[in-house]
Amino acid sequence: MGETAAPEVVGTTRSTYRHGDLERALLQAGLEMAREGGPGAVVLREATRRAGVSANAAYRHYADRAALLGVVCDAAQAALATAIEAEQQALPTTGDAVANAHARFRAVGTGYIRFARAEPGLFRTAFSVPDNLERRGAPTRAGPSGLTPFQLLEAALDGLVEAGVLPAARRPGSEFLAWSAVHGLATLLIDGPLRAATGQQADGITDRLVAMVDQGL
Amino acid sequence: MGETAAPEVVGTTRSTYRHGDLERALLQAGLEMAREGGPGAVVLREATRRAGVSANAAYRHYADRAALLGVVCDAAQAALATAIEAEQQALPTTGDAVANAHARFRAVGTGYIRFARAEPGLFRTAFSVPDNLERRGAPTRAGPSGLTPFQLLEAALDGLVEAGVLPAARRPGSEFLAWSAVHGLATLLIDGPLRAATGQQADGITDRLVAMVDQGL
DNA sequence: TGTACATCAGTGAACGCGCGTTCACTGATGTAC
DNA sequence: TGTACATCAGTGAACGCGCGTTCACTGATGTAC
Repeated sequence: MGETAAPEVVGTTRSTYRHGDLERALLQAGLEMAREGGPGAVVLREATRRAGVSANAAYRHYADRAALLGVVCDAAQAALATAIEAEQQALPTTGDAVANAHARFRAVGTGYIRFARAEPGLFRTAFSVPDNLERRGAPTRAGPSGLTPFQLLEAALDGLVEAGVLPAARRPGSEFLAWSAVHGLATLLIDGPLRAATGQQADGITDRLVAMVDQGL
Repeated sequence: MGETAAPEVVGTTRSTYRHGDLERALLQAGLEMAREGGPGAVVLREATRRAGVSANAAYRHYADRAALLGVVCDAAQAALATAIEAEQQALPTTGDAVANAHARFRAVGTGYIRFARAEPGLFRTAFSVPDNLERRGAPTRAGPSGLTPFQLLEAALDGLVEAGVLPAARRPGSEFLAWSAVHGLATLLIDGPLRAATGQQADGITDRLVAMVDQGL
């Protein structure tokens, strides 16, 4: 009422045109939107709004919407890799090499599904840009250890072979068997009929599924 | 050049306002669009265009876009059920009850994946409307035998128990283990990194996956 | 140390797009008497 | 068998929406001499 129309400068004095690091700010905004609503929610205009910048400023840093979605997708993959690594690091160390190999392998699956449940928007975004495995080793998709989710799976499977648990003859292509099972369950849990499951139920079925793969491979 | 602007009546003399069976025509159009481009391609205006009717005529038969998508989704489920049944009926009959039970179970998986590869748009549409299993027995989702895809899976698992292959204690919840694996592979094959696989490669990995589940359950 | 100039990172306005949906309507059909 | 009237299944025009993207621009920054 008593206020006259004042410019909306609030706190931060906007002394210059320069944003500073708009490229990163847009990626950050895109990541937030993905977290909130999945890949479809990654909207160029909204990203610029969140960065406090005009709608077309994004084009100084990204060719188009697809380009922004691409980097957001990579970042989501990196987050997934981080979750898997965390799951593996929480494992108790045993002297038993065979048990260790099994545990590391299972942790890939449980970490994968834990991430999908904790961050369904990011999870869906991580797989929203189809590629034929070209980016399976892209550094921007890697977690702290430098490995991407796919590489973490490969490493775990190699560990199974080294431990003498998985016959080397069955190793080729086994990535896709394990991946299928775990990815399918993640889908059922976040977008499918298991959406309504409690955390306990989800944990239970996750354990059973991972055991099924571990044994059936 | 020589033509004066004539009404676009071509062949069919439009003698009356009535379409006749617009409800079915819209469902049919929706199904076509789903086949061509998945659930996102099911567009109300386009459906009316294909039915040769004005844009708002759809509202006489469907409350809104979601309502149309719902019936299209059910129809896609029915198509999936049909594919699974076809796979099962192609099975040679053996005297061996155990082998039969295994074969019927595996056929659910291979039929599922065969359908996903043959009709990716319909497949994606079939799972585009999330529900918590409420519609798992809806007659509009059933194939020729009257069973929905989910019911066909249940029946196959029951068969495994009856044949003494699957311990009854492991039967509860096993739907979701099998479903996860098969659904995940379907996803990798149509939208994921296995998109580029040849038919032969896809068949090979499908067989391995189904065997893994059959054994790991 | 100063200056001319290219480049860079923003702005503001506007575009076309196709969509879902609503409005007031109209002519054909079915029904009660 | 005829007639009044309700209902039904369409029409045509318009709405607002939010989006991605392009245009011509401008002021600040960096660089060569």
